Amino acid sequence: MTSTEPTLRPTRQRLAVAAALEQFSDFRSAQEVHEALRATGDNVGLSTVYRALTAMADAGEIDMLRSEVGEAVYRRCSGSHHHHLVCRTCGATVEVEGPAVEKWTRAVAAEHGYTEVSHTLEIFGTCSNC
Amino acid sequence: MTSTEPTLRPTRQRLAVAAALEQFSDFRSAQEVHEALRATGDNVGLSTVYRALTAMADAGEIDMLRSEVGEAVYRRCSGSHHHHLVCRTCGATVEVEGPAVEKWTRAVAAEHGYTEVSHTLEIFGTCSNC
DNA sequence: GATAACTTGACAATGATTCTCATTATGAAT
DNA sequence: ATTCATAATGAGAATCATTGTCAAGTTATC
Repeated sequence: MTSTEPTLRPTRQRLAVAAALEQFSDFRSAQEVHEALRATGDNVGLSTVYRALTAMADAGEIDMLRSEVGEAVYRRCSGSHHHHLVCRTCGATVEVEGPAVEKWTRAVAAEHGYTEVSHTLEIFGTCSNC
Repeated sequence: MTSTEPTLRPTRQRLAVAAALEQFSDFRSAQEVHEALRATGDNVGLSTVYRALTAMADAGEIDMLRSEVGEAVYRRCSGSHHHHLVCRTCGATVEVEGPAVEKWTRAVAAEHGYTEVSHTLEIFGTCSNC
């Protein structure tokens, strides 16, 4: 089957959302991105920000994770698969890779007969500045 | 400082919530637990179910994690620290332990100067029955 | 059994996220 | 360039999980 997904168009709004994320180094919620855009005069509807972010996350262009309170937060992505070490206080984020962990999750899943495996792994802590 | 938390009382409602969780082997949301209680005639207010679940989770008596869509789901707990391998389709859950992972997260955090470390790690997949 | 503190529950209030749908913009093909 | 089919937008309504409110009910203690 060829892709059933509609083609994404690089509209002013989507470019603005992408540009906004470039300015941040830590995770931001859709609401925060929307607010940041309004502040710079780039008016983009809230619904559109939500749509742009989820689309970009689905396409693997940005990272998405859930904060400890369950809100979806996004961040520009470095490309390869990795996890995050996030400061609980100031939000400072460090990208970390763990080949061993990847291997382990795959092994554990296989051992129990699970397929199509995905996983979430986030580390929260207090950074040295806080 | 001694505990500032008020003492928890084993009320009918809290016992009912605990008993309900005992009957399930997989993760359930507060709404689902509430519905299950209503079905058996145990009438417990929705707010109370929420309060009981969060209190039990805070006390470490049950596990809480966020489903892929961000809802809080709970499950009776086996005691020691562990993670979960959850079937995306039927919810079947396997508890898994990974000393290596625990060690790794601690090491990574320390390496970057992060303290008071906690982490979330959940594995999602499709079990052999689905 | 009087009392102070903890609980409960019905319902309102939040707040993030999604949906609706009329209008507009985009890309490809004339 | 003009047309056309389709994707995208935005304002606001609609969802839905979760939390807050507060008066009335319980519980442990003295």
